Amino acid sequence: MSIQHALLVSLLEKPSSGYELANRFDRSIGYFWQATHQQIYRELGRMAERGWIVADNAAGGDKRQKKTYQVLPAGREELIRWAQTPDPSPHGGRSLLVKLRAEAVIGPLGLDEQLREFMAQRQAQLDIYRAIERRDFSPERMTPARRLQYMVLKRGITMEEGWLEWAQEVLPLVSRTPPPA
Amino acid sequence: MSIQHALLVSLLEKPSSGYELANRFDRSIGYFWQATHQQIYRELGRMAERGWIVADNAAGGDKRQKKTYQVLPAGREELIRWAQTPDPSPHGGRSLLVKLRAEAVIGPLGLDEQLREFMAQRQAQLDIYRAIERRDFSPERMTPARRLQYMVLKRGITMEEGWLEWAQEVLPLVSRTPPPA
DNA sequence: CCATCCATGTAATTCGTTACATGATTAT
DNA sequence: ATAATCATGTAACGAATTACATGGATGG
Repeated sequence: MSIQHALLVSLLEKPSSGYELANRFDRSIGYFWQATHQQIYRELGRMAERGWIVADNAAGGDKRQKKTYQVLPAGREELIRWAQTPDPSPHGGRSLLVKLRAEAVIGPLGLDEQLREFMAQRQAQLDIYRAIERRDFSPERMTPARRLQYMVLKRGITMEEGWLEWAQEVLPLVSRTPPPA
Repeated sequence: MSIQHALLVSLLEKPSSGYELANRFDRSIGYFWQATHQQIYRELGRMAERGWIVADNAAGGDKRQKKTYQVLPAGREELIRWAQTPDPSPHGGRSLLVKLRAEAVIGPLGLDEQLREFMAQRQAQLDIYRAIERRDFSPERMTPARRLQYMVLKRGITMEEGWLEWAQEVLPLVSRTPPPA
C-alpha cells in the first residue's frame, strides 16, 4: 500500500508537519487511507533518513518543536517510480486514487495502462459475483436467510460496478491519446 | 475488525478445516476480508484454546492431519455478543456484512439500530464531501489537475452513496417492526 | 496560573506477512 | 516411484495499535 507515497503526495500539495498531516489525513484521502500519528511520524523519520524529504528545522537538535517537511528531488523521483509501478492487489483502486493526486501535482504519469488493467480486474471479479448470483440466488426459493446472504453479495457487485464506472470516467483524463471526436 | 468472528460465521455455515477456510476466504467474504493461511491457523488455535471451537480430531496428538473445526456454544455466544456491539470505525460497513451473514445462520440479532447508526455516519461523511465539492470544485475554473482531484473526491461520494443505498435496502430485512403498508 | 491544544516522540504489544518446513493423500 | 496437491505448522520480521510521556504555545 505504502503510506509513504501518500505522504509524499500530501507534502507536495503542501509542505506540512507530522501533526498537520495526521489531521489532514482525516479528510480527502482519509476515508481510504487512515493512519495514526505515530505511524506518520515513523514514516516521516524514515523518509528523511533516505533523503526523500527534509525538515526546515536547521540544526537545533531534536527539540520538540514544529518541523515542516518538504519533498526533495529524490522523493519526487521515488513517487514517480512508484506511480508507474502497477499494484495488482485487490486494493489497487486505493493506490490509483493516490496516483491520481500525484498526477495532479507533478504532471502526466501515463496511468492509462494501469487504469485499463485495473478495470479488467474489476470486471473479472464482477463476472465471478454475477455467476454466483445466477447460481445461488434465483428469485424462487428466497428464504429470509438467503435474502440476507444475497445482500452481502450485492454489496460486492455494486462495489465493483462503482469502481468500473469511476474508472470509465477517469480514463479520458489520463489518456495520452484522447479518443477522436 | 476481528477475523475471529468472520471465521466463526464461516464455521457455523459449514464446519471446516483451516485449509478449507483459507481457500473459501478468497470468495464471498473474501473481497472485504482477506487472510493468509498462517493467520487463520493462528486464530483457529486461539479460539480452540478459549473454548469457542473444537477440532473433531479426538486424542491423536498434533499429527499433521485434517482437523475439522466446529463452533461450540461459547463461540456462538461470543459471536452474538460481538454482533450486537456497534463498530463505530470507518470500516463499520465491513463488520455489518459479516453480521448479516451471522444473522443468516443464527437468526435475528436485532441489527436495525446499528444499521441506522451506520447510515447516519455515512450520511454525515457524504455531507462533508458534498460541502467540499461545492466549495472547491465549481464547474468554472476546472483545470486538468483540478479535474483529477475531483475524481478522487467523486469516488468518496459514490462510495458513501453506495453504502447508503445498500443499507436502505437491507433495513427492512433486519427490522423487528416492518413498516406498515 | 491553569487548562487546552499543538506537536513530537518512546515503549510495549499485537497483528500481518513472508519464508521455510513437514508430512499425508491422491493421481499418473 | 514421483509429482502435485492437501494440510498444518514454526520462526522471523516488519507494520500497526495502544498507552504513555513530554514540553511549548495560546487563551481565559
